[in-house]
Amino acid sequence: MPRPSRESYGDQKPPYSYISLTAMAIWSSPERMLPLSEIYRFITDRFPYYRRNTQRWQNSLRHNLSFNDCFVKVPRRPDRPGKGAYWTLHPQAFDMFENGSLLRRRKRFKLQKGEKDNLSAELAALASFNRAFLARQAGAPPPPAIPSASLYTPTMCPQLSPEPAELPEVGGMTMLVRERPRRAFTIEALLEPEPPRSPPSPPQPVMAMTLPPYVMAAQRYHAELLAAAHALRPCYIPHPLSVA
DNA sequence: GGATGTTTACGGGTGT
DNA sequence: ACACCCGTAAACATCC
Repeated sequence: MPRPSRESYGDQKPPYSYISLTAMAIWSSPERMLPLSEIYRFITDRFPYYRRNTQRWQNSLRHNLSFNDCFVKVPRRPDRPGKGAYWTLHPQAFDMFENGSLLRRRKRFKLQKGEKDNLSAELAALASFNRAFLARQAGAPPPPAIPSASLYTPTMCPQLSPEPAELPEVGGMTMLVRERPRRAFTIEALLEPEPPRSPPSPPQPVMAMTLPPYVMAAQRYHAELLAAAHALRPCYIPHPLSVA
C-alpha cells in the first residue's frame, strides 16, 4: 500500500481529532510550543479541509485547548512580544493515544486537583517573572518580591532533577535548545526512542545577552518538557500521516 | 475591535 | 445500556 502524502486528504476531513492535530502542531515546533495563530497555520497549511469554515473549527480548537489538561498555556516570554500565550503539551499526556487511534483517545488526560494547582502556581510564577521583567524594561521601580530561582520549583515532572543535564551552558549563559526534530513528524515516529545521533551538533545560541531570571526559569521549564518527552517510551501503531 | 481564552451545554458517536 | 470522548455552538471575559 503506497504511503499517502500529507496532502492526500484533499478537501476531505482528515481522520484526526482536534486534539491530535493540535498535538502534532505543537510537536512539530522546535521548542514544542506554539501560539494559537501558529497552530491554526500548521493545520491550514497541511489540511485544505480546514481552510473553510474557519470560525467553526477554530472555536472548537480553542475549546479543546482550554478544556483539556493535556494542553498547557505558557506565558509568552517578554522578549517575544505578541498576542496570546504559547501552548504546549503536558509531559504526562504523551500516552493519550496509545490505543493507536488519533480520532478517539483511550482515555481523557486529566490532572488531579493538586497537580493542577501546582501547575497553576508555576505558570503564575512565570507570568510574575514576565510582569517584573516588563516593568523593569519600562523603567518602573522594582516590583515587590520577584520570585527567586529557588522559589520557582517546577512540579510538573517530579521525576526530573531540578537542573536538567540537557540544558547546555556555555560561558555562563544558558541557551535554548533550538534543534529541529530529525524524525518524520508523526505522533508515533516522534515519540519513538531517539535514533543514534552522529555527530552531535553544537547548540545554537539564540540570545547574546545576560539572561534575566525570567528567561532562565522559562528555559528550564521548556527543557523539562523536552526531557520528559524524551524519557517516555510509549508504544504506538503506525499511521499514514507524514508531515516533514 | 479583533484575537485569544474560558466555560457551559448538548447531541452524536464509540468502546466496553 | 452506559460511560465518556468528540465536535459544535454560544456567551462571556480578557488581552493587545
